[in-house]
Amino acid sequence: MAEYSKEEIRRIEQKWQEKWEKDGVYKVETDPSRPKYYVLDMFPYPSGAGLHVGHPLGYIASDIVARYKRLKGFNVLHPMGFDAFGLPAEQYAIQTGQHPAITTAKNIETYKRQLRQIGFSYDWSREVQTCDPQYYKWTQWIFMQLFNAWYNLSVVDNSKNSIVGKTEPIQTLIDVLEKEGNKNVKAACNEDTPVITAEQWKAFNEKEKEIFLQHYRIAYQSETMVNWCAALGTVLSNDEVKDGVSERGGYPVERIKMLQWSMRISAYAERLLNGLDTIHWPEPVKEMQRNWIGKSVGCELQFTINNSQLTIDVFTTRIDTIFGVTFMVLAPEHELVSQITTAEQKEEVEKYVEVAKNRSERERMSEVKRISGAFTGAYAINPFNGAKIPVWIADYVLAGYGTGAVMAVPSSDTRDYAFAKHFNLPIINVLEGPTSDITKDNFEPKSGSMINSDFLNGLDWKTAIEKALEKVEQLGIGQRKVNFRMRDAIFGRQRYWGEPFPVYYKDGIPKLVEEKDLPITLPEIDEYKPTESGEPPLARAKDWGYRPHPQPGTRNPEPVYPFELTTMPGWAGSSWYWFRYMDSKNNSEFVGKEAEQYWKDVDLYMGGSEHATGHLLYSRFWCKALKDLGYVQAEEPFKKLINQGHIQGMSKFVYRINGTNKFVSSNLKKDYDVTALHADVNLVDNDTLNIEAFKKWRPDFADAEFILENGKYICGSEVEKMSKSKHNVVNPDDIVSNYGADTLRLYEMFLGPLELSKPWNTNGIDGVFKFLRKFWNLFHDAQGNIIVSDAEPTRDELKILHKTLKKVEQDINNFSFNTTISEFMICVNELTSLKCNKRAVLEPLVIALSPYAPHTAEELWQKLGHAETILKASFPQYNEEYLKESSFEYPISINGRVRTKMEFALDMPKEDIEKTVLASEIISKWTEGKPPKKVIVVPGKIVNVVL
RNA sequence: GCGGAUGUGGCGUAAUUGGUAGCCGCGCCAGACUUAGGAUCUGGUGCCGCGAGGCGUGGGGGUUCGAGUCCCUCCAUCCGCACCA
Repeated sequence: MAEYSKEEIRRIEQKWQEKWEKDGVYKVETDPSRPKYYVLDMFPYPSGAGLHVGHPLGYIASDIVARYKRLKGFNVLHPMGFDAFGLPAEQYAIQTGQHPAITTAKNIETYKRQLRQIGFSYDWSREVQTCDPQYYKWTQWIFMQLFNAWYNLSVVDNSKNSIVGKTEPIQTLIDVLEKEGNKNVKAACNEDTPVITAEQWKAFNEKEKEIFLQHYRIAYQSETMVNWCAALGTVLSNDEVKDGVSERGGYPVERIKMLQWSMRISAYAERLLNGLDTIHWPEPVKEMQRNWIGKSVGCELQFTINNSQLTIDVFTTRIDTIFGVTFMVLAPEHELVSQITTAEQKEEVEKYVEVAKNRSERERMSEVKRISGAFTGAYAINPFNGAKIPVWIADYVLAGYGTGAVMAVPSSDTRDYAFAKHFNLPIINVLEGPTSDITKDNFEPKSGSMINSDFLNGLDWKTAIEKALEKVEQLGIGQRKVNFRMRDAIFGRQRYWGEPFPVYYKDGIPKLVEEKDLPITLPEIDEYKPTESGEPPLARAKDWGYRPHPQPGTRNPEPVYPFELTTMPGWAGSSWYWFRYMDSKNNSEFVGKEAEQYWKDVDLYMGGSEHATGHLLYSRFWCKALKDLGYVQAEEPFKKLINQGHIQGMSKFVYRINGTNKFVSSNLKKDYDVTALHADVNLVDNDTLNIEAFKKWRPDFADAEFILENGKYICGSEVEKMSKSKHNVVNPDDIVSNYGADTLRLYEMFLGPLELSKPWNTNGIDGVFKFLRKFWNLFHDAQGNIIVSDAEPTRDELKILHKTLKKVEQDINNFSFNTTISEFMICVNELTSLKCNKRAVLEPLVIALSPYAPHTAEELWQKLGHAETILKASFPQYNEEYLKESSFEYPISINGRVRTKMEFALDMPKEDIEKTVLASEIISKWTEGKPPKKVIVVPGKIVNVVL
């Protein structure tokens, strides 16, 4: 007996999972004789809650592609691993004292067990975990390369004929400094980099040299603004701060400057932008990255302060509106503020700066409508017309963007306009046209022609910008400038559970450890909290320091120096992991040359869109840096990206009558005063509460009473995030034990388009389960014996087969998995009604279905008499020959409304079709004998009679 | 405020280039079988109407012989964001 029963499914799935693992069928090696295909899922963070039903959505889709590509003859790399450093484990460690490595390892075990039983084709022998010293050894190594690198902008990309620059070893910069100083160096560097001569360079001591080089290094230290929470002794991210206090605990948060490691991602801005045009990513993700990079082309120019030597630099994209400048605004943090403020305004300005300083950017953003500012008392001179304009400070101008100062043109910028209105400042119109009036709803800032603008009058904005730019350069008061809004990325955390830096301090100078000393492993500490004095947790480590190897020729051992105490941020380990999978066991390189040459980049990357500007940008950055330094060949790491949607939870509610332990069914609740409580979704079937299970669920419900409708208790529902606290988590384990992994896989794909977000609802799962059983039954008689015939298939059967194969192949190439399942269902329905059990039809179908339902397919494959795994089969090629039709049933419509259908040969001339249609009884009923105005015949599509 | 997306039966959804709206599945209705079950099988199922027929893809308008699909406009929901000069 072999019914497709719960027991049989469990037996089949376990049997094959064990066999696949034993035989190592998913192990993959470089094989230059075959084309490669690299399918990657985004690195999961192993949370303590385990997998819920939403997680596998993307994994199933990518696994289907991986299996399909194998059947198409590709050598497929499909690995899995864990992004295992992270705050939740650290938070848990702080609370319980349990080492984060232990909880992390436990969580990973849970994840792996859950993943295994869904039947993914991962090559687990390549698994990586970012918290494994054998892995983070190479994260540290890459950091060292980036520390030892700078970005040379004088390297021209010949293929694009543009300056994009290149990452180079820092030594090439040092060589230039030795020879001629930095006067000719074109590099991505800090704004405040001084110009020095070779002599000055040579005269620098070791510390001065290092400080100077930090202006250029890709990994460098800088003072950055952070949210410092003294009570917690740590730095908080923007979303850990709410209303100026810490979200956890509600302690005050201050914005202070702190010396931190940063990554000079801004050097790559242009390449990160251009590269987007070369990769197949969802347009919204590309757009988000473009916005994040935020390239704007404009002009930087100087305004002098009246009666002073001081000048203020401003950046503007609308130099054409220069004659409309009526005031100037500096960021409250701007360094000139204290110098230009007059005595009368001092008090007001200082008060304003004090308030503005501690307002986070997020706060400033959420209060767009609140206009605030203060007058400094100083005036600047418009270099174009000598006009004296007041200088204000306001927090709508950000210190971190451009120069931290704007020339305000209230007639063409809505924020400047609002500011001018609020403080009664003058407004000069410089553009005239139907949509050029800022006070009107249809205001379009780039419209109309220039007025009140001297030599620019009459021009459109574009021409005026060009003309004004020429003037600026001619006057020598500024230059064209491309500005990026992307800032360098902070690379560090004041935390324990992350990669230690391979950095120690000698006389306050950061120095790299030697490569042979890697990895620098995390030391054991007594508690995972910051120290009393506010130092990071690593300061608690005892006897933790670095003793450099003695220089050749010296005898005395070096003393022990202190290590860097911060750790790397969450994105360090995930910014290069796809390379490690190519060669995860390599002890001498982060990826071996041969493996890297073969696998090169990721062909399909599957993951959520929440990583659009974080992980996906950093990964592209590191990939480019590693390429420039000659370690890898890919300019872009991920050729094709797909964002799977999010599965939300469907929360279920029961309604307790206040002050009682009585629950009223959803549709009757309006007559009572009730409180809605979350009921566990696993106690609810199709909105009907399982009352007995509910009573057992929690002791306080044990003697609950119920007011029913039609004998049932109906729950209310609401879409919410899937989370433990809302009791709406559906665990894939439960689905697997009820229906099997194959049904779960099929159902997740059947739910709808992969990219769409939707609430999980198990209700429809019977449909795909029945489909699998019907498919199974095609191979079996009523007693469960396999019966497959070797008879020749009929033309109808072949048509069904090839129609299905064609659709399956088309859909998978469009990543449209839901429609594939529908097509399989149609196919099985048709074959069932034909009672087809012919090998020639069923065998190709088993192969085609195997990426979706691998266990069932493998079992049937074996029953069909194959000794070798179905993974080694070839995907059956459909034959167009069987799909040809000789006739078509035309819908016949009158004025676009279908009235009847008529069958005609596909090669029948239009005129004949028209004649036959008009002669037909049904149509003449509508035409009432009158000749139609027009008859449209589209061969193979439709006939439309226009009356 | 800016940017992105989405709106189709009771529900999840489907619909090459504009060419039969609602495939497939759930649910529901009716029937068959039966060791009475939340099993299986068969048929039906967008809405209104007895019917002929009419109405229908968030609302309104447009282009077209023909619009879910193209254009304009409005509305709703969801997601992202760093007031970017």
